[in-house]
Amino acid sequence: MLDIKLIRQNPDLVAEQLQKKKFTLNTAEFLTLDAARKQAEADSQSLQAERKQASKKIGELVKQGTPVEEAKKTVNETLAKIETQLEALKQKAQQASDALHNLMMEIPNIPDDDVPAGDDENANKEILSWGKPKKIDFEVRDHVDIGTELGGLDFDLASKLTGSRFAVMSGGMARLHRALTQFMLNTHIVDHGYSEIHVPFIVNAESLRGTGQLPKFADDLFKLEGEQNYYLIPTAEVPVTNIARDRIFEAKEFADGLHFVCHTPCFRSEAGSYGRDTRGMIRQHQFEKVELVKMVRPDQSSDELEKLTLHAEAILQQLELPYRKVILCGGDLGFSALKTYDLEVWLPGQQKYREISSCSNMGDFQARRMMARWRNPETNKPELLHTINGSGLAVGRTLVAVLENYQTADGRVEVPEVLKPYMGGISVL
RNA sequence: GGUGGGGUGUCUGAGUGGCCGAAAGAACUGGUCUUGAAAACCAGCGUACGUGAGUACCCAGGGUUCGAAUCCCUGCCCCACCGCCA
Repeated sequence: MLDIKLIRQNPDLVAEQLQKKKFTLNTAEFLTLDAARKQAEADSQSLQAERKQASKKIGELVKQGTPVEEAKKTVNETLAKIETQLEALKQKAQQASDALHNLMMEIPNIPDDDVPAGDDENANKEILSWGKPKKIDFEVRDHVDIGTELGGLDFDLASKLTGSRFAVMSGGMARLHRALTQFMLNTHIVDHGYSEIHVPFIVNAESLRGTGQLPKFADDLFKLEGEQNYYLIPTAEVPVTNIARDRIFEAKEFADGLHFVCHTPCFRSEAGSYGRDTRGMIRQHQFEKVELVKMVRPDQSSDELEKLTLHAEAILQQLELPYRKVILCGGDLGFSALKTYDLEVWLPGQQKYREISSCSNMGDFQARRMMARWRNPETNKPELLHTINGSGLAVGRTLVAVLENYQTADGRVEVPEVLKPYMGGISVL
């Protein structure tokens, strides 16, 4: 959520900045709504003030021994007015305030100054290219062919068990998948200093509102049946970031911010992506991810995003997977993000770089929705903190990258050096 | 699932219809004292909206009342015990 004062004071500037994100802010609607809210609240409040005074007067008289009914008579006029008007005024004020809040909840974050202009992913700007795609002097297979021929990757079976966009892994393949997870977790915990955390994979609507998935993107989520408004998490970002919801961290515990690494499955409905990536495990309803989440002081978030992105890159580098780092343009930037770096890994099977990590600084956007604060020692006041998150990395897609980049002429797959300690002596699948 | 007890400010915790935005303590901030620190003492110390007067907020939502942190209803959560189950 944006700071309402900011819109109030500079509606045109905010609208212009949001345009970079392809979002059109109806400033006239906003200002009208805000003015209506203010008027309605003022009316309702002055009447409430009258009521309070009248009640006080009754209280005093009663204490002096006047019978209640008689005391009420002295403020008859006020009581009558309250009776006829207050309820309606209160409702009007509530409706106006709700309408404004709903509007605020659907306004995306303002992009950072660094963010390049552009409509879609084609305008994203490459800022780094690491490693070179290996020359493969035999017929290149994609991960589906590799995994199916080798065994261990079965999409037909998954389709029987559930439906499309799922996979069954078995044997060495399943182990390689697990090895990747363990390697990522250990690297972030030991080398990068993150705290490991394990969280629920099911969250309530409030958590999803906090991070920005609701109310606008309900279609992307799997909602559970039942009386509770429960959802499967689309990313660990949701439960982990919401740790800070409705909290005020003391300056001491917050000096270096909070850094979490969390491994979870992620569930996405992929509504609206019917034709895309139907082959293989690039786009699944269920996938695993090792997520990095930071809650930091506002003055540190910019640096911390850089560091977090480097931590994600370190995984690709240690796996010796060629990748490029791009900064997303305004039109491709997510709803809650101020600035996002995508890491795209080279996939020989597609002869393309594909997204494997997305690292974003949300600024105070999520914190304002969550009321996540820290006590600034300089002001001694609770102030909004900043949230940052990034994949380090998407495990399923990393498996795809390993299979395709480490394939051999005879249809097998070499185990990357750094994963060998996790593979119990297996060096080739 | 059953029974009982609870949810109050950053934290602990008092408050059972008007004197309560709310005692007290802790923490925090400033000051006095001290070579410095600790201790002690003094003062300050919630949030949102509103130019302001003011209004709202004591888990959430309803209700009773002229008036609700306080009474009633519903829900959620926590604690204890019992039952059931991994």
